[in-house]
Amino acid sequence: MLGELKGVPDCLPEKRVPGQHHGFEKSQRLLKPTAFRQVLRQHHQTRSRSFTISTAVNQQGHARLGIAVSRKVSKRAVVRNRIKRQIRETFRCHHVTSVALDIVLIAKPAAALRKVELRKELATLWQNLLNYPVKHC
RNA sequence: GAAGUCGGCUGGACAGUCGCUGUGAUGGGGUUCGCCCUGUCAUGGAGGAAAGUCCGGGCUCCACAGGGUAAAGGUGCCAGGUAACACCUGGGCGAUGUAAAUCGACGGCCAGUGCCACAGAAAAGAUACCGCCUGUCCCCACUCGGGUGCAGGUAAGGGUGAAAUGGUGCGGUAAGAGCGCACCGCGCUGCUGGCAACAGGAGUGGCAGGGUAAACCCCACCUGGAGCAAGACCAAAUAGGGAUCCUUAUGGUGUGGCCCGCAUCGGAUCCGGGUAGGUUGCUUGAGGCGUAUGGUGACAUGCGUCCCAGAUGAAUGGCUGUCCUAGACAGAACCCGGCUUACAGGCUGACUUCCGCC
Repeated sequence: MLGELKGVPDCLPEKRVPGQHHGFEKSQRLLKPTAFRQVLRQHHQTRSRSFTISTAVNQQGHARLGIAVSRKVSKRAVVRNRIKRQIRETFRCHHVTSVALDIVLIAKPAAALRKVELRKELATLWQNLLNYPVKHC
């Protein structure tokens, strides 16, 4: 188990691309309920084991992320916080910022169960998203 | 040394690196001059329970603006502490334990009402099923006596039950009975100690009286309601409202190059209400730490010192390395004081019992 965790290094210094921003500022988040609704109205949905992902093309020139983890996922606030942090951290480290998409991640109860695998799942998830607009342009 | 009881503290550590968020300083850009965006440096960033939302307050709005009563709800041995409490401290009483200690809705069923399954004679103004005793009728025996029925006496004994109208002993009696006596228990009245709860002891009454008030109820005391999504401020777009002024049907607006035609009934300015959204409330407080004094203690007072999260789709994290005992329960959301529940370990103080040694 510990070996698997080490096999998924995220923000190693050598992986960083120079000149590219790695922060996660407020401009890169979806803040308003109306913004959430706009994305969800597009019906561009994909599903993975732990999440429902909705996307919509935006005019911002960079990606914006919105996360929804309800009490249905877990009653414990600690678990919900952990899920949110993992999403944010992997979003940041995979440079998804460069794509002009609004992304809304809705967690399912499965997200609360697996801790190590969640990280793997998120990694492939962001990778797929980065390839997505290339196919369509 | 072993077993145990009651507290107190702690809640992985260190280094590097990439982030988030508050504050301060400083540079750049924008600006409606309120501030906003952005870079650098410094620095702060979850808990003992942040939890359950079970009590008590502060704060805010609404109601009453003075008092009382009723309803409804809560509290319930005594004294103290506190802003307040259902909390805490000390004490009393009862229960458990060898003990340290722990636990207790711990006021009132001689104000009233209700309930007490099954069993049992009887479950509450006691009662006579068996038994015991007396009298009497009849029968058997005719020596003591025995039996049946009837009329009484009796709460000693039996059996039932969670619980049966004080307990033990002696006297007493036909048999019995607080019927009498002694001790215990209980009630009442003084006395002594204590602020009090209560305790001790004295006299007195032959003895009242089952349990249940987390049954209604009675007594004493307490309580207005809703909550930061409270509340305050700023305020687009759209629709609608009001005021003033202007223009009037030979008019205005829309359609259209223009006319005819068709549709429609105003226009301008200002004002307040108010939605999205934003700002504020929002962290200096019954505050922490140290110390001195008073108090058995909870705690109080004085002095010194510190500023210790403030987010708002919601920060406090990710990764790498090293170490060990391998990290439990768990995430602030207006703020305090409690209670309750969850919790891997580790450190530490006081006390009790037993064993060993001097």
